[in-house]
Amino acid sequence: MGRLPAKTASPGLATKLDRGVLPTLLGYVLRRAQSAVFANFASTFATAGAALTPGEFGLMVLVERNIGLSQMALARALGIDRSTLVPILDRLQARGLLVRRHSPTDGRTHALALTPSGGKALARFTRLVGAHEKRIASSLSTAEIRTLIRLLEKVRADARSV
Amino acid sequence: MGRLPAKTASPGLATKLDRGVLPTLLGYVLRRAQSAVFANFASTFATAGAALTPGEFGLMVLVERNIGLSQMALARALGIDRSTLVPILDRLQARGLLVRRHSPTDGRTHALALTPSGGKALARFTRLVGAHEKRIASSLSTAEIRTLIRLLEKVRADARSV
DNA sequence: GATAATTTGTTTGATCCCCAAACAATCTCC
DNA sequence: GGAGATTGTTTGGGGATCAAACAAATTATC
Repeated sequence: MGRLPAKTASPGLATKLDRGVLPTLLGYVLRRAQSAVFANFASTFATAGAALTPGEFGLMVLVERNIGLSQMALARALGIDRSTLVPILDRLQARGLLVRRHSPTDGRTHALALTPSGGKALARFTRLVGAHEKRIASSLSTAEIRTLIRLLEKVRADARSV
Repeated sequence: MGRLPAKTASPGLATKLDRGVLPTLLGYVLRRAQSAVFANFASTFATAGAALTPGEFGLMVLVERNIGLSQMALARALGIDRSTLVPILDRLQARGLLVRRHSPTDGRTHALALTPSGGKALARFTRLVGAHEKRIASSLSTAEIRTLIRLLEKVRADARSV
């Protein structure tokens, strides 16, 4: 792919382009970092021959740690609509990683759980995520990572409180 | 909305739910912060009666600061495929904010530019983004914001370099 | 200078995420 | 027991994303 300046004739962009205020905007920087991290996650899993999105990983962890979770509770924990969750669970269930059991106490709800195969897969996924985490913070000290996480939590709280 | 414990009968989640390792994962915290910031952006603009996404704002800034930009150059700057850009530009153009001019020097490319109305709108949008930025970092000092942006840039670089 | 290769913008097709509204089944509350 | 709320699902409507194919136009090659 043409990575060289390529002598862009007119709308002069051989020269670096001007991003104006964008690099000083937290929202902009956050979005770009998130996008790069997402791409890294995808490539980490693709390289390992596994297919999983960050959202699916979070979902599986939540289901494993909270056996019998209902779809409503899970949707709330994930911050998405319950109707959005349905096709995601369908896919995970079709892959044999997760099951919707009948709740013995409430006929409306499903009791979610990982299958044995799902549990084993999650263990593997967790190792991959560990490697991914190391990569995306390879130039940060552990103190910096702690600081970053702390500041991000504050931003999240600030953003939500309006 | 039912914020009270609500006596969740069985799949016991009146108690806080267990997020396992998730809160220690940078990717997870980043994703949640980004999502909250995005929601705040949307509500800021909705409240002001304006309709714009963070991506559209970034795009408009780039076009204003780099007059005559081609779609390819813009797509590359945004990190998206050129085919993804087409419907986004269509919408902005339909709103009268932006035009695709014929490049005088290269018949293949379009020279993008904001319309006068688009320029005025961007000025207003920029003020809204400023207010939004203040809100999402209201509990952070300016030094903390600088630190956060610096660390996020490092993460982005780390994530990309693999 | 003529032909081949590349670049650009667009269309089409495929996933995916998201929400809102409506619906049947089920539960809770009075 | 009946009214009202909750749960999971379906349907409908936006978008975002990429990949592949194409025509038009520009470069590169000979």
